[in-house]
Amino acid sequence: MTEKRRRATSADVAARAGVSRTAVSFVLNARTDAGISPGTWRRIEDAARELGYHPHGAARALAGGASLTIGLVLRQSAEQVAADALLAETLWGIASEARTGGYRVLLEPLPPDGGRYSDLLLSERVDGLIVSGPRDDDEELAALVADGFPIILQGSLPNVPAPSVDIDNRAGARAAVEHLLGLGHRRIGCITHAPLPYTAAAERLDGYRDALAAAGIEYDPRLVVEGAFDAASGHAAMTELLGRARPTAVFAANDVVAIGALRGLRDVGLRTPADVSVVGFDDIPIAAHVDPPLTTVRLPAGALGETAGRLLVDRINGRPVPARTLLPTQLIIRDSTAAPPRSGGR
Amino acid sequence: MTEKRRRATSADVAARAGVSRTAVSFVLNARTDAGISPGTWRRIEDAARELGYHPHGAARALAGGASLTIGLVLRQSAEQVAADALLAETLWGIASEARTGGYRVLLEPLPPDGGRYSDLLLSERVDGLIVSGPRDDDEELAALVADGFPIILQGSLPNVPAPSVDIDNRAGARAAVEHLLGLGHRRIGCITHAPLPYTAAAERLDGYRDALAAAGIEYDPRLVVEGAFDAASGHAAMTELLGRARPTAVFAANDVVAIGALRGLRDVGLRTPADVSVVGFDDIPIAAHVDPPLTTVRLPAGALGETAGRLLVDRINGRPVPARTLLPTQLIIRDSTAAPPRSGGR
DNA sequence: GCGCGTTAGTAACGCGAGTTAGTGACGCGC
DNA sequence: GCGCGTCACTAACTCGCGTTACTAACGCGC
Repeated sequence: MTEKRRRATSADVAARAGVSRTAVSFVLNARTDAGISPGTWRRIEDAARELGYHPHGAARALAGGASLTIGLVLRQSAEQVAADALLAETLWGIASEARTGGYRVLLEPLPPDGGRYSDLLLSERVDGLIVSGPRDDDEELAALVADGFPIILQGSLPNVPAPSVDIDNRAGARAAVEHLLGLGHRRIGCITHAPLPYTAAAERLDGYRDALAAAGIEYDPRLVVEGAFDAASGHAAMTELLGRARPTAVFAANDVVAIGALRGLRDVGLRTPADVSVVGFDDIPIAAHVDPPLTTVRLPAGALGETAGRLLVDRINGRPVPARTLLPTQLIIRDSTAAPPRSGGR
Repeated sequence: MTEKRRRATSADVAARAGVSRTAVSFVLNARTDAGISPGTWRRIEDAARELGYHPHGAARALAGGASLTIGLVLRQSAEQVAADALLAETLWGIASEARTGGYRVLLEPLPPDGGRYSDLLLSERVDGLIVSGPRDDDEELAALVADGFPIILQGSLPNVPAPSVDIDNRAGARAAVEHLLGLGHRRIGCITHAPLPYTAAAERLDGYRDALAAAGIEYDPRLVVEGAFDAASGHAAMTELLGRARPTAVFAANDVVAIGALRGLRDVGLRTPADVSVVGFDDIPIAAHVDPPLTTVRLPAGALGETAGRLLVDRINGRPVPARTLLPTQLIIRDSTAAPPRSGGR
């Protein structure tokens, strides 16, 4: 029989406290400069509490000109999302940081070939956007950035003049390969975790090349195979790689692909790390628990999200934001890497 | 030099088309019943396009009384989120289904001990809520449901009269254990994937007990150990289990925990499945690629999200919604299960 | 040529807040 | 006892759109 009573509005609060709506607005927005006496202040606060008053978000957004919401655009296919073991953590980081800044997060999944997202921004439903996994050919994005909308890119996109956050893929990959070199490996394969138009994949490959170059080893394209996000592709890539050449170690550009690669090695009876060492990238939660525990490069997923969130909030509020923020990675050495087998020596 | 021009409003569109704002509103909301002549209709559409008009979301929500947004409350700690390999997929399902219903998704991460979420709803920023991982002791949730807010529970909560969606944990677990029984196992351990206050954990344990009971095997509490979401807990639980008793097979209530358990077996030199069989639950993407490929129960994560999204949209729009929707699981047999070792026979 | 129904619109109000300009009361100086 | 400056508020406007009246023009029957 609880008749669904109307929500309390600021007018109700005003009536109950015996003041004007204006006074209520001042108090609830903590406008201490607006000369409200302590007594009245308290009366209003009490009235609001007693009525269980919650300001109406849309009304506030309309009058105040800010939605206090940020959008997160996931420029990825459903498959990519499913294969991304760290996405949830990053997302959590964004949301929690947004929250401490007073913002909420609106999700906008958008398959690469899918629709447009500008209406999210243009309809003022969000005050800014974090775009995850941007692609170079995204004209809409470029237009929005050119128009001066607050946008933070998560990933890299050299041609778009928007602040971006990313982890240092290149340095991480380089560290991984240097670890292998340090163990004495010379024939090191590389399995990318995605097609090269994905900048992260290209960057990790660059890191691999950097390390080889620094060690004076010539780059051999036969040792590089392209993966595609999931373990199956890693499996296939490793099989392909073994058919082409016989590396003593492999750098797989993410852990999921690395796990597929491990399987490819088992398939043909090769042991890890005794016969072939494997390094991954990402340090997903189970990387430490597969067989063998995976040496990998830790990607600070939570921090990545937090940073993106913080930067966007700063940008929205007109604070200066660095053009590019690179988060460091960390090499985690476990049991999937060892010195190359003796039999392989000269 | 692009002076940031003001957004076009419906008044601008009206002026350009030489009609009233009302007419614009009718056309853009496709109110065919409101007698707008085809010619005028087109003029308005053209004007809107030429001005790049996007209706202001907040104004719309305020005037129309609906935010066209749904909230997703993640009642989980950051650690749980990080360990949940399927969360992103579920989320994608929710978002895409919401989208086809015309809704967007607002994220509200809320650690179990954390703050309140009613202001999300009470501030009318969302028209409904999907609550993932609800806990029994959540009074606020109960109050909201009692007030008649559109809420869909993802998970189970017998005492709260809100429609819920979940996968059939009990039947899935039962199928997993029956598979082991069918292979000839009699001493079957169980590692839960979470403390039992989590209903999903309790349900999977119930399924385990169901299967044993149906086979006439007495329940032995020494064979049951509690895990806690991640692989490390599975590892510890398996070690504990091996210290207490010596099962020939183990049902681990999710894949991540199962992978930890596999490691626990390797630690003491036991082979899977030759010495001990292991079944998991969830069928996370890499389950097929670990060593050995994991026999598990597939959880339709995407469909779970889609269903939750669809039900909520239905509920918001006043369509009838079933009180409880259970999604079926599917046993996926791979290589981590086999008949018990001969030596273990009588 | 009057009444009536239809067509094609429009004027005006309301949603619930934030905000600017202004008002009355009071104290104080002289 | 008049001017002037706080102090403590409030009236009224604004944000952009949805929507409910209402109206003006037109056709048509008789």
